[in-house]
Amino acid sequence: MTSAPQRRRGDGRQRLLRIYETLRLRICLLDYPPGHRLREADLAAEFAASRTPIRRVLARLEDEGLLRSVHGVGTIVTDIDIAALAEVYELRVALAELYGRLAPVAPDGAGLDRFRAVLSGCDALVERPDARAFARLNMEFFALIATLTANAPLRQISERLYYQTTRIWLKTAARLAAYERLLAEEIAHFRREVADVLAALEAGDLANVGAIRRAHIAMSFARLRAQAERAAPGE
Amino acid sequence: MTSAPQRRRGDGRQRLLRIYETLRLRICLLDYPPGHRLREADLAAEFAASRTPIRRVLARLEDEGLLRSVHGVGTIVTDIDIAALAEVYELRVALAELYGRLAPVAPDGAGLDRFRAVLSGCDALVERPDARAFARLNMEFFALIATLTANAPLRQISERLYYQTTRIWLKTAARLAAYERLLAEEIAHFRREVADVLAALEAGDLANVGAIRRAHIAMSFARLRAQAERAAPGE
DNA sequence: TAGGATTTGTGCGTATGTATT
DNA sequence: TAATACATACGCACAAATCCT
Repeated sequence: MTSAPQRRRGDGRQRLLRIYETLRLRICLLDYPPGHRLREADLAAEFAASRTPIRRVLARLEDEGLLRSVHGVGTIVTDIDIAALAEVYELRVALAELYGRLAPVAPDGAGLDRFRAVLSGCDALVERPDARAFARLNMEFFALIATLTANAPLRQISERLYYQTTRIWLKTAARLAAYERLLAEEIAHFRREVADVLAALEAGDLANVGAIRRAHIAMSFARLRAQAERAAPGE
Repeated sequence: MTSAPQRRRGDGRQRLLRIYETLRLRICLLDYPPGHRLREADLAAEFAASRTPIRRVLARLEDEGLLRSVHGVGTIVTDIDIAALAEVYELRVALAELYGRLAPVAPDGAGLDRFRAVLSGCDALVERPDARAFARLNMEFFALIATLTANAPLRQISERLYYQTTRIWLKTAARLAAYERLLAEEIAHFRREVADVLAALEAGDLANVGAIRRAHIAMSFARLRAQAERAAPGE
């Protein structure tokens, strides 16, 4: 060992991860809405790289179902519809319950504080509703939930399914007249979920977290389906 | 529309899938054992392609945990150990039960015949045990099981987890003195599983298939752990 | 219908990192 | 310790496919 490995900006592998997470966030916040066409050259320019590492990231996003590359056309953000997502939601509901059963990990003091911080964030959102901020806080909450199991494959798969579904609320709500009211309602529901989970964690009842989450995910999808009905009644 | 799209050999996308499945099979049959180093150039030559599409396939296998690319070294088949796979098995056990509950699909006559063909294959294996043939038949059975649910994400994820675990039996059994006996026993267990599943299907009791599979996967892992103990007692 | 513009897929040379002698 | 061998990561040029005029 002669000297420190001279870590330049981005370990190469970590740079890819950063780009991956950036693009995923943009897709899930609808900065890139369904149908949006990405161009490899543009992304390469933006991230100061060549097309090769960009293509590596796009390939992963394609394998995960968020993008679809078409030869000669472009790389297109996948569309999402309630019917296809119903399957994903069913699976998410079932997996949610496993968090309390498979290698549960009780959060320490700092962990609990992070849950409390999300709850505070909810309160702020109730005061001043904002769809993007809501979506971000939801992701943060999900990341915290993931810390509650030591089962790595469960975390990985739950994450994948979560990111496949999380765009749908923003998409369906956006085209409804009652958008403002729906957003406020959804934030209230979310706050309730966070509060319920936090209460279970403070009581040390990890098994209950799974049941709580299961119920909330199922109800969330039911509301979504009702909204989709109103948005496109005859479909 | 002027003329038929003139489908050449391999639609491009399908060629990638073929290479992917070929390499995955080799990894799972231990033709490429854990630690084996693949070289992009070799694979490119074998499949009459350049390194680029090969890299696309290797990237996917890396994302799925079967390979690990190390800059300057090579692309290495991941090692597998009981401890890490315990998590995957726990999840597989839980997912198995979902097959009877999430969008179950009753097989038609031809579907049942394919299950019966697997059972016949088991009988042949009992007569003349062969580890590779057993592994292949096991994969075939898994593919049939996957047809029993219409929930695409469930199929996809189950498949992924299956291929992450299926190598382990061949690997642990191979270094045991009682290899021949263990193989015969494992084939007998497998035959029992296929017979049980077939009986449930013939009775039209799809919900039971999940329970049967769940029990067999759990027992299979228990046997595996016992074998691993014998193979490396002090670990 | 044909042709040009544009975009992804492919092929390959070079840079960078690792292991070994 | 330095140098050599060799493999992946990267970047670029070209081929193939699609869309639009």
